[in-house]
Amino acid sequence: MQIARVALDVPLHRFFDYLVPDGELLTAADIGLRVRVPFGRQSKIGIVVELPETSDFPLAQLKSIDAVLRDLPALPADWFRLAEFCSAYYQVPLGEVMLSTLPAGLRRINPPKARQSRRSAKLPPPHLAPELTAEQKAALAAIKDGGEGFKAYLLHGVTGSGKTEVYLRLIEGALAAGRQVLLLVPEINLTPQLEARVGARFPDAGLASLHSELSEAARARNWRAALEGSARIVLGTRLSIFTPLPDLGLIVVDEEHDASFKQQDGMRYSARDVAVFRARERDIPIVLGSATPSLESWANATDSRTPARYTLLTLYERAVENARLPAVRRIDTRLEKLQDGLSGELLRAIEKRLERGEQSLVFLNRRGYAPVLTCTGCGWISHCTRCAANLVLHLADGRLRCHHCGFESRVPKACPSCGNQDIQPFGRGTQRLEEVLGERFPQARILRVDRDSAKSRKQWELLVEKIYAGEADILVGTQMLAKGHDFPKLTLVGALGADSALFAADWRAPERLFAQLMQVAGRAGRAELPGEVLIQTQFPDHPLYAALVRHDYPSFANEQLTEREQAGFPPYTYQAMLRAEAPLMADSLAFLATARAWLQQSEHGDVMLYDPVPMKLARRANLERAQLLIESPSRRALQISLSEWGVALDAIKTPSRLRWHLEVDPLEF
DNA sequence: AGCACGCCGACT
DNA sequence: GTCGGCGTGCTC
Repeated sequence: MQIARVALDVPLHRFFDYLVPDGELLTAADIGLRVRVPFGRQSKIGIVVELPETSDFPLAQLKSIDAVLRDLPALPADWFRLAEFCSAYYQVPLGEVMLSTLPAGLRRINPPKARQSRRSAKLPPPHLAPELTAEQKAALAAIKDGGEGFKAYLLHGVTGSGKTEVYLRLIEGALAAGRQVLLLVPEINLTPQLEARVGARFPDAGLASLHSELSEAARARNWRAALEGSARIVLGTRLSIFTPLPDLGLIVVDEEHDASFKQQDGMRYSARDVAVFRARERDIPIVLGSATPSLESWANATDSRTPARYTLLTLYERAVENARLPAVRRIDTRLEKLQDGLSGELLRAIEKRLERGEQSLVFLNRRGYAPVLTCTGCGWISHCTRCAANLVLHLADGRLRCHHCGFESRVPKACPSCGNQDIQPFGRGTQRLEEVLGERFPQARILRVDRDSAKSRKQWELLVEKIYAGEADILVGTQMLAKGHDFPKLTLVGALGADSALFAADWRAPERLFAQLMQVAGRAGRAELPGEVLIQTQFPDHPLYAALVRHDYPSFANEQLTEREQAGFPPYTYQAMLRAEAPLMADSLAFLATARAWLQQSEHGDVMLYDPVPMKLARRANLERAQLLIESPSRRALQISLSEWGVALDAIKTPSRLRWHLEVDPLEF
């Protein structure tokens, strides 16, 4: 009887052996096929990972495979190595990695039947390749000279400098060489635009997109097209890094600094980092593009203190004719009394745009009407009963809402604590800003764009269309508006409330702020009209703003890197975070203490263990959360420790309501 | 993770 | 007298 070793989606660091049924004979070429197997009292989909001669498990107790599924080609060997790498690096059982990266429709017993594939009927108009700038030519030449083997490039290009055109030329080259291309983008909001552009340029490449908005069936279909080779280009969000691509010849990661490449639950991987591993493993080039690269990538490309892993390519000119970078100015808010949070200068600038029939954008990264409601009598503040957070006032629908657990209630008419009728919103969110601007500019058409006004994709698209058609004069928006879309009539951006990130406890906050402001500044004046960006700040001399005014990412980045090195932060050290949550903080902390003690006595050199501490948001949805940071100057030393720790943690006895996870290379603290 | 089995508390 | 709480153990 033949034995098949099967990976299953269970949180166990082992495989399960099964008998191959009569009439089936599996060969080495069948490793990577899916199978349906009995497992306990359930039936599961697994993947054949090995055909061993014998089993460690009593032969008589082996169950038999129910069905060998041959509807898909076997998953290729390099896909296995990718899964193995992630399993080892992120401390996730291999079976879980393999099954969880499969489209849901292919790992479930009863996938919903695919409705007939609705081919997009409209063929996009052919897209002509524009002339290249000297910088674009130079970047392309450098990548071509680098050859077809592994090499990582960091393409640093300001907004509008034509990074996408560079990607398209590279894709063209790879397709001509008979290879497949994987193009990763951060969020689905941007995929339709890029999809249209790539599809128009390469109408015969069978472009397959992969993102969470697709139906299960569509996702499975596109994934299969990639595996079978009929899709030559795959365009997708982070999960698509795991698409099997037998002829893969090029990977492009657009907006590589973007935090949405990091998965925040389950296996907490960074699609950008996995992409670099995959390129190295496949021995192919990879291009990481951004106007504001992550400091990790910037260090890899430019830092003389660490080995040069990436080749830096720069695009500093705007490719669009006549377009100039917007003038960025700081408004010192200490010098005047603000009117509802708005400076006179910003108000005058908006006024001017209204007169000229141009659009303004006021950027405030805080949705809702006000971040908290307070009682003037007794000092009561609207507090979430389930979280260590305030309830945000949403006046638009008359509710108090917790942004962390989703709890909501009606806005009280009087103070729930003392009955006082005078309860007041404190602080400002986008809704209030919208109201204030409406009073100030009654003739203006104001459009608010945040997660509340653009809940669904349809609402979002409607808003974008309105803006594009010039049906709005003033936009009020959160970071949703910072990305992607170009609005030709938008010539003014005002940024409010940016300062809070300058001195935040999270030392990555300045990096994120710089990227965000740079991105939102890029919205101003992309066409013939010159743009202006006004940043309201109490710290106009802060080096971050000074660099922003000069559009000088390199000096900002270099300064940050120097600070990080002095403080011993990444990328000059490597980190992992163990987090626990339980109804009682004491249980969370006790678990972390046990975990810490285990690692400490195991005598791993070169690994630094911090103390378990409550998280910044210490309670969320009635669970009390704590974390334990571990750190090492050596990636290798950290990995060795983690691999032993990962197994040991499973053996720690925990209260039943306690949950924990380990995150490698955490981004948030 | 599921899903069973198994032993103690308040209810039709 | 049962329904159901979650502790514990197992899955080839």
